[in-house]
Amino acid sequence: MRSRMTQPGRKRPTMRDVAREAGVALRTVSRVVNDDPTVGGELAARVRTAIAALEYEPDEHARQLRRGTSGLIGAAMRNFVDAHPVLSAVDATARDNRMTVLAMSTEDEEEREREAVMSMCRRRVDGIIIEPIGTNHQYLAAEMASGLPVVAVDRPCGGIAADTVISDNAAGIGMAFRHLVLHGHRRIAYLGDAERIFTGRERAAAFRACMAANGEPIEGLVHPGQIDTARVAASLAAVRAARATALITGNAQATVEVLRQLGPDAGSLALIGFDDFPLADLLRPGLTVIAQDSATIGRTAIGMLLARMADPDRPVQTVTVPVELIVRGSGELPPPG
Amino acid sequence: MRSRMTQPGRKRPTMRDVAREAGVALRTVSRVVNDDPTVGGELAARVRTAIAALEYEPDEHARQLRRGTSGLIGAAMRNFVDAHPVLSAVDATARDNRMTVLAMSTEDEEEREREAVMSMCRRRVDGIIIEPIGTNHQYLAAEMASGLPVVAVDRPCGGIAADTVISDNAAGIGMAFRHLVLHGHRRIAYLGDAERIFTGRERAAAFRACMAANGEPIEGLVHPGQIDTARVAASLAAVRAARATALITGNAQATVEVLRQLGPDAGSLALIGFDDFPLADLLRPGLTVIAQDSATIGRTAIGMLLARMADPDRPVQTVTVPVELIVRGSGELPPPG
DNA sequence: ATGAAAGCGCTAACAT
DNA sequence: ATGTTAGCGCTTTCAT
Repeated sequence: MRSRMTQPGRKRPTMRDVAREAGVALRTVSRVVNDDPTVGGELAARVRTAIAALEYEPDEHARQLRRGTSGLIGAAMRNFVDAHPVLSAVDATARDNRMTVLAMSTEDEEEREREAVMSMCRRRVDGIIIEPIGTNHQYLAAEMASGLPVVAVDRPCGGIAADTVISDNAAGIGMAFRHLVLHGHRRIAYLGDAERIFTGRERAAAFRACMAANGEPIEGLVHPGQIDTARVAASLAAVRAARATALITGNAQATVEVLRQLGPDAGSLALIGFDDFPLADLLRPGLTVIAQDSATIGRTAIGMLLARMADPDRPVQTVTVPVELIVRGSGELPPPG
Repeated sequence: MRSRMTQPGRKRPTMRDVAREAGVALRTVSRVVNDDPTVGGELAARVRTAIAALEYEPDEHARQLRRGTSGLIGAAMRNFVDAHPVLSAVDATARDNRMTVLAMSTEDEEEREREAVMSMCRRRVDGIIIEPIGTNHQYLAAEMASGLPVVAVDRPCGGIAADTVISDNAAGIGMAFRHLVLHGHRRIAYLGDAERIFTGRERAAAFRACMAANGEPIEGLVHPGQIDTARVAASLAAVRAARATALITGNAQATVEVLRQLGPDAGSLALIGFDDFPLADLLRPGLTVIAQDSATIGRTAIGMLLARMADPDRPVQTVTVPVELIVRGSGELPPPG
């Protein structure tokens, strides 16, 4: 058995090379690589020695081509920073199941989502977790018909029946609303995403329902729409004009923009933000939030994916994950006076 | 030309199916898929119609197997949140070059790094960007000898000669130090990572150099070591005991831990943190930082990777990227009295 | 328990 | 300009 040293420009060894080095058939090497127990002890050892000597690494592409399965899970998320807690949980479970996560960022653009998903399909991922943009995901229908499991996270896909994991948006808004009422507020405003976006719609609707249910409903304080400096400034002005004493923001982006515009006046308005984020506890006052349970969302999503791989005919489900109110100060400010 | 509708359980169409549907040879379909200009207009149209009708997507694994190149760039980063700005830049450039980034998190563990890198190698990535853990990366030697381009980011690899992109740590510490001196501080402390970590070592050394160069050297105020609650508490106590009026923190983790422990006393000590992070501007006082230029780091890293792919024999380089002082308030607090 | 041969879906080399 | 053939590196029948 000649041992070959690492040397510049050398070709990558194949299974064939290992077989030759060990003096066995190709099939035997394949068996050893795949931990097939039917291979004899002595031969197995010889093969393993050859693998180590040549520093052989099996080619996953060849393997996938033959097996028809890639061991890859695609994750098309809107952006990596916000998706990180979810992706962490997905990755952990994937690793436990000897799968690799191929994560791509869609940057909130429908076209990028489509590109990302299609490139995943060309890589023959075994399943896709998607945080959907837009409302039409028909383009996935063909892949799903071919057996691709798809799980939607945070919002549902449009036009196709896919498993879905979402947070309990209505409960979150309800908790925030009641918390503020409990702390004496009677004029409460909401500032969130445009209602064409699923979460924006759900949260705004939940807020309206809270107002209607709250004996003395308060009109004119729901401000859904695109989150940008100008619109938030206008909304804040309206909030002041209506003499609202508390504000619920519909997502982290809105919360941050509001904090930035309030500046040193941050303490003048009770504030509860939907979505927790790092350092929210270091602000003064600390930011009270409705936190999504990202770890559970991620675990549930990949769990549903694995379940559908195991049984493609199981019924399509939507799972709602509870949210949590985290008290840090900004939501407990009393109304002035 | 019979058109096939999407139907449950149907097999995924291959290039062969497209060829049959279009009534052409396999090779012609391959040519069309790869935009080979030598294919006739009428045939090309027929092929494209067949592709659309069958909803055919080429198999990247088969393609890679044949071509010997995967179009994949591996990125093994310590964690996704901190690496996000770098990864964004890498991804953008990769997309421009029709490549896909396969990002994996190493969670600061040497073993996970090795696993991640090896799984990338099995997927035959065309190059690897790595934020190295530990000091021994010999295990990459064989792959590099086989022609795998490797670029280290943030710190150098150990035991192998790889292209490297790092921030100008010494300049950053120098800027922070001089900024504090300029604002009247004479007793300045440093609290950072353990010196067995490259950046911890570089930054602590730079701080010592600053002290030595600053006429009136101050001893006992360099506190490198692991960042945890107990050690930071002890360091802060020592800082107070030494009557230091200003503190430089060596990374974001240290900065956040210090802020958390200072709590409402945050304004009692001038503070400059190495590494910027989101919401640093919303703290009170705003946090003055030394910001790394992540976009440039990412672009440089993948640029070096592409350059080495094009010319494997180019000399190995280390590029140092400038850092920037961002003034927000905490670093401009005067010494008390 | 081990081996020989076929073939996964594609592209490169070589006809025509 | 288009088609035929071979083979990338592996796993899977099917022998032995």
